[in-house]
Amino acid sequence: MKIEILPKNENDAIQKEIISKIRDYINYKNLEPGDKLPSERKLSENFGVSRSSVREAIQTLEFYGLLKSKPQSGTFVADIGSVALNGMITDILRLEKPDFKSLVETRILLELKTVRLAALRRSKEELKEIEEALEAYATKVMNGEDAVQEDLLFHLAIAKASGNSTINTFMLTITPEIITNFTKYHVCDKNIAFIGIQEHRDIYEAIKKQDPQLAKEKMKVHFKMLYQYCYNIPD
Amino acid sequence: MKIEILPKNENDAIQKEIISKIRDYINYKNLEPGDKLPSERKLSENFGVSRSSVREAIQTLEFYGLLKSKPQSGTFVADIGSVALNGMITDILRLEKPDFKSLVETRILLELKTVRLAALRRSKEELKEIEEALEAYATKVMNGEDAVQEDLLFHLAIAKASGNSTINTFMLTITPEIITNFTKYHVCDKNIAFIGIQEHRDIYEAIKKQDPQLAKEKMKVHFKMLYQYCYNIPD
DNA sequence: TTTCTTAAATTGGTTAACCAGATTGGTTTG
DNA sequence: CAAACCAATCTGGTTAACCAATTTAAGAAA
Repeated sequence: MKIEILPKNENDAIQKEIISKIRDYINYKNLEPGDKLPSERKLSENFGVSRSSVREAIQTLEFYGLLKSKPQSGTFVADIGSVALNGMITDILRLEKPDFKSLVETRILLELKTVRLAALRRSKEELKEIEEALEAYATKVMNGEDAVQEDLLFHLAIAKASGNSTINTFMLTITPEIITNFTKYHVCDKNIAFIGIQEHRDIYEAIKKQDPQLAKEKMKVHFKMLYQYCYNIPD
Repeated sequence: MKIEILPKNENDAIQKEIISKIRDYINYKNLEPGDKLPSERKLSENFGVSRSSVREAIQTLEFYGLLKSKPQSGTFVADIGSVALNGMITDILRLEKPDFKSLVETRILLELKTVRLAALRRSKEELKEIEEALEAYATKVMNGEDAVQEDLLFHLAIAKASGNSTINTFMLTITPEIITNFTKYHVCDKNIAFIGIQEHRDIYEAIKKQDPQLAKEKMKVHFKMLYQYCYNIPD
């Protein structure tokens, strides 16, 4: 059993280097919003790396909204000044994989908001989807099966009903990591899951009644266990 | 002047189709966590698309933590059950570009949290960085220059000091879009910016004093204008 | 000189060939 | 019979060649 050095790290290191070089270039040439970067070919030649590596780096910066590449035209600096561009690229370079505690902390924050918004904004269809997710969860638990997935899908259904696409996206990005860690640390053991059914049901009823305050309260109750777990897990 | 149909949309459509086919395949073959997908070559052949398109789709699913590809080995289903996998892919396929309102709504939510956390957890170095960002902002405003970027960098510095890497990442992803829209809708006009200096300073002092409640209050004051703007912008 | 035309050069995107490492199954060896 | 070995094969990643749309600028026409 060898200790696994993630190969991705090396890749990431290369990409970060390229990103930093792109930043340096933008600074050196004093490029402003809307200005064009050199072609991918020239950049790859300039940096001494493959063109596909340059492409990946550009795609990453495009994801963060800092660059915008147009087919058959070029790659352009976004409508963001050089100050913000520099600051953000620096931040991006320093980004590291989120730890579990921050994930849970963020999830709680987001969900206390989504459940309120869902109570206010949910459509009939969305309410129905939440109910279906609830039933799927309850059924699984009653059969004594593991229901971590159904649990999280219930929460995702609420996020979708919140009508806030940004939060919904964020919830989607953190959920897989949450599920993995929950399974690993056995956060949702079966005895707890039984209590979870009623708690879920309470949340659902509050959303159905369109009572945001009650919904938030019920969600807080539901997260009570999570709080404890979150702060007992080793770093 | 032709109406621009974003080329990315078409690309996205293709990618979404591939993602949906991957989901169907996983369902059809009943793949479970840890199982291996067919090679990229076979998938591309199977789906009748180019291999690079398949790769992009896989990378997207990897970003959401649903797949994991290992070099010289294969692409594997993450440690997530098929139920969650299906639900999440369905959600991902439905994702659309976040609207400005949801961005602002989310930003306010996140920042009211980060400012409290920053007051609790900030190190001396982080406090210093916040101060520097504050001064850069004040200087720009006093010179009568536009300071949207410095404004947001101040807020990002707080996010960094919150010690929550997940929220920090989220703040980074929404900031460029925020800046673009602020510039477009002239949210931060210069007369407002002058008031902003004092508000920023108040927030900074609260963080310095390590008073989370006060910090949150000051941030709320700072967001008061934003609230109004947020709900006056047309859809 | 100005404007329109057009063809060559440049662009990001796509496809195909290639590479090094991991996997696998049959063979050998103890 | 089981473990160790090795080569053929398969893998994701990389590189290079190709494509179509776009841009550019030179040249023709006014």
